[in-house]
Amino acid sequence: MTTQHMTTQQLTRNQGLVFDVLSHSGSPLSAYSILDKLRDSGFRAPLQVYRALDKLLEFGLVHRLESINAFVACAHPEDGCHAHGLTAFTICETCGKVDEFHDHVIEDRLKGFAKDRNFKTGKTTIEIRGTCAGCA
Amino acid sequence: MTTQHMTTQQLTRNQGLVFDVLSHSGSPLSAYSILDKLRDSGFRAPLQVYRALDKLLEFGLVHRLESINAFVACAHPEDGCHAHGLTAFTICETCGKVDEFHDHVIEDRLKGFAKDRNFKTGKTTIEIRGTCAGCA
DNA sequence: ATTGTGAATGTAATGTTATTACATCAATTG
DNA sequence: CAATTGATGTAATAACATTACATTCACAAT
Ligand SMILES: [Zn+2]
Ligand SMILES: [Zn+2]
Ligand SMILES: [Zn+2]
Ligand SMILES: [Zn+2]
Repeated sequence: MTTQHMTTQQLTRNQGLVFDVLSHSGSPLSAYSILDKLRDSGFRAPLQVYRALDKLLEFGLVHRLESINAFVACAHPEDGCHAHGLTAFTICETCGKVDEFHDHVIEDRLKGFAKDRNFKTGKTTIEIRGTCAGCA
Repeated sequence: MTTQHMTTQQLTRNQGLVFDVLSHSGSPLSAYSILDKLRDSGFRAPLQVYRALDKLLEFGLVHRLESINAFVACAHPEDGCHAHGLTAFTICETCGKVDEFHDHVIEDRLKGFAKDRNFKTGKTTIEIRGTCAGCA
Protein backbone atom coordinates (compact mmCIF):
# COMPACT_ATOMS: atom_id res chain seq x y z
CA MET A 1 0.00 0.00 0.00
CA THR A 2 2.05 2.85 -1.35
CA THR A 3 -0.15 5.84 -0.59
CA GLN A 4 0.45 6.70 -4.24
CA HIS A 5 -2.50 5.17 -6.03
CA MET A 6 -4.83 5.29 -3.11
CA THR A 7 -8.35 5.03 -4.38
CA THR A 8 -11.55 4.97 -2.42
CA GLN A 9 -11.81 1.23 -2.87
CA GLN A 10 -8.97 0.38 -0.56
CA LEU A 11 -10.36 2.45 2.24
CA THR A 12 -11.64 0.71 5.32
CA ARG A 13 -15.34 0.78 6.05
CA ASN A 14 -15.13 3.74 8.40
CA GLN A 15 -12.79 5.67 6.16
CA GLY A 16 -15.06 5.01 3.20
CA LEU A 17 -18.14 6.16 5.04
CA VAL A 18 -16.50 9.39 6.15
CA PHE A 19 -15.09 10.08 2.71
CA ASP A 20 -18.48 9.44 1.20
CA VAL A 21 -20.21 11.90 3.47
CA LEU A 22 -17.64 14.56 2.70
CA SER A 23 -17.72 13.89 -1.03
CA HIS A 24 -21.45 14.32 -1.20
CA SER A 25 -21.58 17.43 0.93
CA GLY A 26 -21.66 20.74 -0.86
CA SER A 27 -19.75 22.41 1.93
CA PRO A 28 -17.22 21.60 4.63
CA LEU A 29 -18.36 19.58 7.62
CA SER A 30 -17.20 19.49 11.21
CA ALA A 31 -16.16 16.17 12.70
CA TYR A 32 -19.26 16.16 14.87
CA SER A 33 -21.63 16.81 12.01
CA ILE A 34 -20.02 13.94 10.14
CA LEU A 35 -20.60 11.83 13.23
CA ASP A 36 -24.27 12.79 13.24
CA LYS A 37 -24.66 11.85 9.60
CA LEU A 38 -23.15 8.44 10.28
CA ARG A 39 -25.15 7.44 13.36
CA ASP A 40 -27.36 5.26 11.22
CA SER A 41 -24.30 3.53 9.82
CA GLY A 42 -23.23 2.59 13.32
CA PHE A 43 -20.98 5.45 14.34
CA ARG A 44 -21.15 6.16 18.04
CA ALA A 45 -18.11 8.21 19.07
CA PRO A 46 -16.08 11.18 17.80
CA LEU A 47 -12.96 9.09 17.66
CA GLN A 48 -14.36 6.97 14.87
CA VAL A 49 -14.59 10.11 12.78
CA TYR A 50 -11.28 11.60 13.82
CA ARG A 51 -9.41 8.38 13.13
CA ALA A 52 -10.90 8.08 9.67
CA LEU A 53 -10.17 11.75 8.97
CA ASP A 54 -6.54 11.31 10.05
CA LYS A 55 -6.09 8.61 7.45
CA LEU A 56 -7.94 10.49 4.74
CA LEU A 57 -5.79 13.55 5.40
CA GLU A 58 -2.72 11.36 5.20
CA PHE A 59 -3.90 9.96 1.87
CA GLY A 60 -4.57 13.45 0.54
CA LEU A 61 -8.24 12.70 -0.03
CA VAL A 62 -9.45 15.29 2.42
CA HIS A 63 -8.36 18.72 3.62
CA ARG A 64 -8.75 20.31 6.99
CA LEU A 65 -9.82 23.96 6.99
CA GLU A 66 -8.03 25.32 10.01
CA SER A 67 -9.87 28.59 10.19
CA ILE A 68 -13.30 27.00 10.53
CA ASN A 69 -12.53 23.66 12.20
CA ALA A 70 -14.00 21.72 9.35
CA PHE A 71 -13.11 19.17 6.71
CA VAL A 72 -13.67 19.05 2.98
CA ALA A 73 -13.10 16.43 0.28
CA CYS A 74 -10.20 17.19 -2.03
CA ALA A 75 -11.28 18.70 -5.33
CA HIS A 76 -9.11 16.31 -7.34
CA PRO A 77 -8.42 13.24 -5.27
CA GLU A 78 -7.50 11.04 -8.23
CA ASP A 79 -3.89 10.82 -7.17
CA GLY A 80 -4.19 12.36 -3.75
CA CYS A 81 -3.81 16.07 -3.47
CA HIS A 82 -0.29 15.70 -2.18
CA ALA A 83 0.90 15.73 -5.78
CA HIS A 84 -0.20 19.30 -6.30
CA GLY A 85 1.99 21.08 -3.81
CA LEU A 86 0.67 23.93 -1.77
CA THR A 87 -3.10 24.09 -1.49
CA ALA A 88 -5.09 27.25 -0.88
CA PHE A 89 -8.79 27.79 -0.32
CA THR A 90 -11.50 30.35 -0.65
CA ILE A 91 -14.29 29.79 1.85
CA CYS A 92 -17.62 31.53 1.49
CA GLU A 93 -18.90 32.52 4.89
CA THR A 94 -22.44 32.81 3.57
CA CYS A 95 -23.04 29.53 1.73
CA GLY A 96 -20.05 27.49 2.81
CA LYS A 97 -18.78 26.91 -0.70
CA VAL A 98 -15.08 26.08 -0.82
CA ASP A 99 -12.77 26.40 -3.77
CA GLU A 100 -9.37 24.81 -3.81
CA PHE A 101 -6.52 26.22 -5.84
CA HIS A 102 -2.80 25.85 -6.36
CA ASP A 103 -0.43 28.65 -7.20
CA HIS A 104 3.23 28.18 -7.89
CA VAL A 105 4.09 31.83 -7.55
CA ILE A 106 2.80 31.91 -4.01
CA GLU A 107 4.37 28.58 -3.27
CA ASP A 108 7.78 29.71 -4.50
CA ARG A 109 7.51 32.97 -2.66
CA LEU A 110 6.75 31.22 0.63
CA LYS A 111 9.53 28.75 0.00
CA GLY A 112 11.88 31.68 -0.49
CA PHE A 113 10.85 33.23 2.79
CA ALA A 114 11.36 29.99 4.62
CA LYS A 115 14.74 29.45 3.04
CA ASP A 116 15.89 32.98 3.89
CA ARG A 117 15.12 32.34 7.52
CA ASN A 118 16.29 28.74 7.63
CA PHE A 119 12.80 27.79 8.55
CA LYS A 120 11.98 24.18 7.75
CA THR A 121 8.47 24.19 6.31
CA GLY A 122 5.94 21.65 7.43
CA LYS A 123 2.28 22.13 6.64
CA THR A 124 1.19 25.48 5.23
CA THR A 125 -2.27 26.93 5.56
CA ILE A 126 -3.74 29.48 3.14
CA GLU A 127 -7.41 30.24 3.62
CA ILE A 128 -9.37 33.22 2.33
CA ARG A 129 -12.69 33.73 4.02
CA GLY A 130 -15.21 36.01 2.40
CA THR A 131 -18.18 35.97 0.07
CA CYS A 132 -18.42 33.96 -3.13
CA ALA A 133 -19.72 35.25 -6.45
CA GLY A 134 -23.07 33.56 -5.99
CA CYS A 135 -23.65 35.14 -2.59
CA ALA A 136 -22.44 38.66 -3.37
CA MET B 1 -11.87 56.85 19.44
CA THR B 2 -10.81 56.43 15.87
CA THR B 3 -9.16 53.00 15.89
CA GLN B 4 -6.39 54.77 14.02
CA HIS B 5 -3.93 55.84 16.68
CA MET B 6 -4.89 53.21 19.19
CA THR B 7 -2.13 52.86 21.73
CA THR B 8 -1.99 50.63 24.73
CA GLN B 9 -2.85 53.56 27.01
CA GLN B 10 -6.42 53.82 25.88
CA LEU B 11 -7.12 50.18 26.47
CA THR B 12 -9.45 49.20 29.28
CA ARG B 13 -8.04 47.41 32.28
CA ASN B 14 -8.88 43.94 30.99
CA GLN B 15 -7.68 44.67 27.49
CA GLY B 16 -4.45 46.07 28.88
CA LEU B 17 -3.85 43.05 31.06
CA VAL B 18 -4.38 40.63 28.21
CA PHE B 19 -2.21 42.66 25.84
CA ASP B 20 0.49 42.80 28.47
CA VAL B 21 0.53 39.05 28.96
CA LEU B 22 0.76 38.48 25.22
CA SER B 23 3.43 41.12 24.74
CA HIS B 24 5.67 39.58 27.36
CA SER B 25 5.22 36.04 26.18
CA GLY B 26 7.86 34.62 23.88
CA SER B 27 5.30 32.48 22.12
CA PRO B 28 1.61 32.39 21.30
CA LEU B 29 -0.84 31.69 24.11
CA SER B 30 -4.25 30.07 24.17
CA ALA B 31 -7.13 32.00 25.65
CA TYR B 32 -7.20 29.64 28.60
CA SER B 33 -3.51 29.99 29.36
CA ILE B 34 -3.96 33.75 29.30
CA LEU B 35 -6.79 33.27 31.74
CA ASP B 36 -4.54 31.26 34.04
CA LYS B 37 -1.87 33.93 33.98
CA LEU B 38 -4.43 36.55 34.94
CA ARG B 39 -6.12 34.76 37.85
CA ASP B 40 -4.10 36.83 40.29
CA SER B 41 -5.26 39.99 38.56
CA GLY B 42 -8.84 39.00 39.17
CA PHE B 43 -9.78 37.13 36.02
CA ARG B 44 -12.28 34.38 36.66
CA ALA B 45 -13.91 33.39 33.39
CA PRO B 46 -12.94 32.68 29.76
CA LEU B 47 -15.21 35.40 28.54
CA GLN B 48 -13.09 38.07 30.14
CA VAL B 49 -10.23 36.92 27.98
CA TYR B 50 -12.22 36.41 24.80
CA ARG B 51 -13.82 39.81 25.06
CA ALA B 52 -10.49 41.53 25.51
CA LEU B 53 -9.01 39.52 22.65
CA ASP B 54 -11.87 40.50 20.35
CA LYS B 55 -11.09 44.15 20.91
CA LEU B 56 -7.34 43.71 20.58
CA LEU B 57 -7.88 41.87 17.31
CA GLU B 58 -10.12 44.67 16.13
CA PHE B 59 -7.45 47.23 17.03
CA GLY B 60 -4.79 45.23 15.19
CA LEU B 61 -2.71 44.79 18.33
CA VAL B 62 -3.03 41.04 18.40
CA HIS B 63 -3.27 38.25 15.85
CA ARG B 64 -5.08 34.97 16.07
CA LEU B 65 -3.21 31.93 14.79
CA GLU B 66 -5.97 29.81 13.35
CA SER B 67 -3.96 26.66 12.92
CA ILE B 68 -3.02 26.40 16.58
CA ASN B 69 -5.94 28.14 18.32
CA ALA B 70 -3.67 30.70 19.91
CA PHE B 71 -3.02 34.41 20.04
CA VAL B 72 0.10 36.46 19.63
CA ALA B 73 0.93 40.15 20.02
CA CYS B 74 1.47 41.99 16.76
CA ALA B 75 5.15 42.43 15.90
CA HIS B 76 4.70 46.13 15.11
CA PRO B 77 1.64 47.40 16.86
CA GLU B 78 2.64 51.06 16.67
CA ASP B 79 -0.14 51.88 14.26
CA GLY B 80 -2.07 48.67 14.46
CA CYS B 81 -1.15 45.93 12.08
CA HIS B 82 -4.09 46.73 9.87
CA ALA B 83 -1.90 49.24 8.06
CA HIS B 84 0.39 46.55 6.71
CA GLY B 85 -2.01 44.58 4.59
CA LEU B 86 -1.90 40.84 4.49
CA THR B 87 -0.09 39.22 7.38
CA ALA B 88 1.60 35.83 7.26
CA PHE B 89 3.29 33.78 9.95
CA THR B 90 5.89 31.13 10.46
CA ILE B 91 5.20 29.08 13.58
CA CYS B 92 7.85 26.83 15.06
CA GLU B 93 6.25 23.65 16.32
CA THR B 94 9.20 22.96 18.58
CA CYS B 95 9.75 26.18 20.49
CA GLY B 96 6.62 28.13 19.62
CA LYS B 97 8.46 31.04 18.10
CA VAL B 98 6.33 33.06 15.69
CA ASP B 99 7.52 35.38 12.97
CA GLU B 100 5.20 37.77 11.25
CA PHE B 101 5.82 38.97 7.71
CA HIS B 102 4.14 40.86 4.92
CA ASP B 103 4.57 40.15 1.24
CA HIS B 104 3.03 42.21 -1.50
CA VAL B 105 3.65 39.66 -4.21
CA ILE B 106 1.60 37.08 -2.36
CA GLU B 107 -0.99 39.65 -1.45
CA ASP B 108 -1.41 40.76 -5.07
CA ARG B 109 -1.52 37.21 -6.28
CA LEU B 110 -4.29 36.31 -3.85
CA LYS B 111 -6.14 39.49 -4.73
CA GLY B 112 -5.93 38.45 -8.35
CA PHE B 113 -7.38 35.05 -7.64
CA ALA B 114 -10.21 36.55 -5.68
CA LYS B 115 -10.96 39.08 -8.41
CA ASP B 116 -10.94 36.40 -11.12
CA ARG B 117 -13.59 34.50 -9.24
CA ASN B 118 -15.58 37.48 -8.04
CA PHE B 119 -14.80 36.38 -4.54
CA LYS B 120 -15.06 39.18 -2.02
CA THR B 121 -12.13 38.76 0.34
CA GLY B 122 -12.58 39.06 4.07
CA LYS B 123 -9.88 37.83 6.41
CA THR B 124 -7.03 35.83 4.95
CA THR B 125 -4.94 33.32 6.85
CA ILE B 126 -1.40 32.34 5.91
CA GLU B 127 0.43 30.19 8.42
CA ILE B 128 3.51 28.06 7.88
CA ARG B 129 4.13 25.50 10.58
CA GLY B 130 7.51 23.90 10.82
CA THR B 131 10.85 24.21 12.56
CA CYS B 132 12.71 27.45 13.11
CA ALA B 133 16.42 27.97 12.54
CA GLY B 134 17.20 27.73 16.24
CA CYS B 135 15.43 24.40 16.62
CA ALA B 136 16.67 22.70 13.45
C1' DA C 1 -3.58 -24.74 11.96
C1' DT C 2 -1.21 -21.65 15.28
C1' DT C 3 0.75 -17.79 16.65
C1' DG C 4 2.64 -13.22 16.22
C1' DT C 5 2.23 -8.68 14.48
C1' DG C 6 0.35 -4.31 13.21
C1' DA C 7 -3.71 -1.80 11.80
C1' DA C 8 -8.29 -0.75 12.72
C1' DT C 9 -12.24 -0.53 15.75
C1' DG C 10 -15.48 0.20 19.91
C1' DT C 11 -16.43 2.72 23.98
C1' DA C 12 -15.98 5.73 27.82
C1' DA C 13 -14.05 9.40 29.89
C1' DT C 14 -11.79 13.56 29.81
C1' DG C 15 -9.53 17.69 28.08
C1' DT C 16 -9.55 21.99 25.44
C1' DT C 17 -11.58 25.86 23.05
C1' DA C 18 -15.45 29.09 22.46
C1' DT C 19 -20.18 30.97 23.03
C1' DT C 20 -24.83 32.10 25.06
C1' DA C 21 -27.51 34.21 28.51
C1' DC C 22 -28.34 37.40 31.85
C1' DA C 23 -27.32 40.70 35.41
C1' DT C 24 -24.58 44.72 36.68
C1' DC C 25 -21.69 48.76 36.34
C1' DA C 26 -19.51 52.97 34.33
C1' DA C 27 -19.12 56.81 31.12
C1' DT C 28 -21.50 59.89 27.93
C1' DT C 29 -24.97 62.75 26.48
C1' DG C 30 -29.22 65.30 25.83
C1' DC D 1 -31.88 62.98 35.62
C1' DA D 2 -33.03 59.43 32.03
C1' DA D 3 -31.33 57.20 28.14
C1' DT D 4 -27.90 55.15 25.63
C1' DT D 5 -23.71 52.73 24.94
C1' DG D 6 -19.71 50.02 26.05
C1' DA D 7 -17.47 47.23 29.43
C1' DT D 8 -17.63 43.79 33.10
C1' DG D 9 -18.87 39.61 36.20
C1' DT D 10 -20.57 35.01 36.50
C1' DA D 11 -22.59 30.69 35.36
C1' DA D 12 -23.82 27.46 32.23
C1' DT D 13 -23.39 25.22 28.03
C1' DA D 14 -21.80 24.18 23.39
C1' DA D 15 -18.31 22.77 20.12
C1' DC D 16 -14.05 20.62 19.09
C1' DA D 17 -10.46 17.12 20.10
C1' DT D 18 -7.65 13.60 22.66
C1' DT D 19 -6.33 9.87 26.05
C1' DA D 20 -6.84 5.34 27.69
C1' DC D 21 -7.91 0.77 27.36
C1' DA D 22 -10.01 -3.37 25.58
C1' DT D 23 -11.08 -5.90 21.44
C1' DT D 24 -11.07 -7.47 16.73
C1' DC D 25 -9.33 -8.15 12.07
C1' DA D 26 -5.97 -9.09 8.29
C1' DC D 27 -2.16 -11.29 7.16
C1' DA D 28 2.35 -13.23 7.36
C1' DA D 29 5.75 -16.55 9.62
C1' DT D 30 6.17 -20.67 11.72
ZN1 LIG E 1 -6.88 18.83 -2.75
ZN1 LIG F 1 -21.43 31.74 -1.14
ZN1 LIG G 1 0.92 42.41 13.06
ZN1 LIG H 1 11.95 26.82 17.25
